[in-house]
Amino acid sequence: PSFIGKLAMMLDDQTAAPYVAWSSTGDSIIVINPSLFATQVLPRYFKHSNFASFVRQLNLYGFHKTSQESETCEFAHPMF
Amino acid sequence: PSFIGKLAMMLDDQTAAPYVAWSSTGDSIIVINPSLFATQVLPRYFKHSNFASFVRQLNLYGFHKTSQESETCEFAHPMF
DNA sequence: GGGAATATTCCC
DNA sequence: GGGAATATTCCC
Repeated sequence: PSFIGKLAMMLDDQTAAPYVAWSSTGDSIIVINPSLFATQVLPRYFKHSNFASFVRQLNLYGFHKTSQESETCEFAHPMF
Repeated sequence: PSFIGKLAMMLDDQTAAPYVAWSSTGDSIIVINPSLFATQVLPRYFKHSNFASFVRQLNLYGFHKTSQESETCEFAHPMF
């Protein structure tokens, strides 16, 4: 599966829910704790565990960061 | 390290010796059992365990297959 | 946040 | 065996 396919699988994965989820409005992705998410979840779906590489892919596929806090991280897509 | 750096490390790695080595003439690389090499050695150095991906990199860096047998696999570099 | 380099995959 | 697409890294 492509990046978008893996992103969908990840957001569907109950064991990943503590680390990443759709926002309550359903129009963006929230990463609850980027560094834990990177080590615990990323390697299950990608060939790396770097949050920056995940963000690079999000950006390539049209997502951009919307929240300003550093602890949680939210990405919206203009199509929503 | 780059691909060539990892290749050098791998050929230096005693635990990898049963799977991959310099030829006796020192001018090419011999993979003794490609499928075992792929599963046992590749993931220690690269983000995959596919022999074809390793060969793709060898080709990109100027190595080409010289032996015809399928069980062992030899790659020479024109610089040697 | 994204351009470019390199790695990995896919396909001919 | 290599071109092209995609992923990952590196760097600005």
